[in-house]
Amino acid sequence: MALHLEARPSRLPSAPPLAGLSPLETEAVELFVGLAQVVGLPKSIGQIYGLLYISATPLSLDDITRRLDISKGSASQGLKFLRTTGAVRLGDENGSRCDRYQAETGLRTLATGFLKEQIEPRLSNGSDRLARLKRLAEMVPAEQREHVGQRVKQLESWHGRAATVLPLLIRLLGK
Amino acid sequence: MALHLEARPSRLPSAPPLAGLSPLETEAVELFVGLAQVVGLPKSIGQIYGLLYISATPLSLDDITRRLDISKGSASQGLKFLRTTGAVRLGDENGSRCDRYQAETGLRTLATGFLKEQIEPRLSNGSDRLARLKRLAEMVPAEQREHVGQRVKQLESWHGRAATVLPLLIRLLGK
DNA sequence: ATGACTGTTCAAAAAATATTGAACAGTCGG
DNA sequence: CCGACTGTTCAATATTTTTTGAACAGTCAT
Repeated sequence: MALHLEARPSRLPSAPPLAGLSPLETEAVELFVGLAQVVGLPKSIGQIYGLLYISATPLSLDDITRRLDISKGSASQGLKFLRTTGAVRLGDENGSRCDRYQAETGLRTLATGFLKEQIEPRLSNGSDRLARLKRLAEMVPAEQREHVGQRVKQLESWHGRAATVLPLLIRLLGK
Repeated sequence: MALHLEARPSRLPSAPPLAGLSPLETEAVELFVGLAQVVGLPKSIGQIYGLLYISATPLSLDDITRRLDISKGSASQGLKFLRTTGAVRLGDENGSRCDRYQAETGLRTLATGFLKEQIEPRLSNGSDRLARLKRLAEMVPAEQREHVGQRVKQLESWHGRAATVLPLLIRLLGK
């Protein structure tokens, strides 16, 4: 993710061309590019989702590459991610021969998919580390025994807190 | 942030040297490097915080560069970030002539600092975009009027939801 | 004032990540 | 079966982000 260790005048991404889009669409796409950056996803994914979100009709991969002016590869990968994450699905009224996508707009759906795919795996990885840390903490010189024990206990409490708060958070995001 | 669009065998960061550290410290550092990655911060920041977190005594910038084997520049910038974010503070028992740091360990403190510094600015940026989007939505061809209006309304509801949930979340992280 | 030490800054280098584009596999209609 | 079309994959490339290291500023003891 972009981290602003830098000076104050935090540079804006300096709006790219975004050729085939109406002003409304451009604005929507930029909005979602910003959101994507907040949660650490690539720009192209924000663009794709933003375009689908504002579009009144389902769009094909080809529509997307043309309007957004990105490569077929990017669009394909981006859609794949959005699909497996549940943020996008095949259009309802799908008549034509090629796949058309539309945005899934339930906040809970989006959040759940994102947490499941992006956060959960890393956290469970963290669990392993925590377990190993705990073992190591037991064989520490007496001098540090107390301090280290305290820290490990705290980490465990964090872990527990996270485990209860995350589901609750999803509930809060409501239907 | 690292995004795994890629194949299944999601490569692990392949543990670096981490010379001057005890096994316990190494484990703690790696744990926090992982956490840092989850929230999209550079590795060096995770390393620094992890080392301070597990250390029984406050450490100087020089201690940090030597033990972690990172450059003075990285350490200085990382500490700066951790300071302004409230994750680290000057040691209590500060006798010597150089600054020594220790980790701030309140979960709420950490979360608040992070949200304030990293998330809030981006979200307020998003507010501007949303306002502009709303204006554009009013001048849309009749055909799309309904759809676009619905989407804009939904975005506003998301925004409201976020505004209520974030503070609540901080409360949940407790004391 | 000088030299040793601590810490910051920032341009350049390195590393990590995202995007492209071309090769490929699959499908459909004729 | 062929050729046109849709979509995926992945190595090469481009871009972004992080890290380094050297120059610099400040402090302090002598």
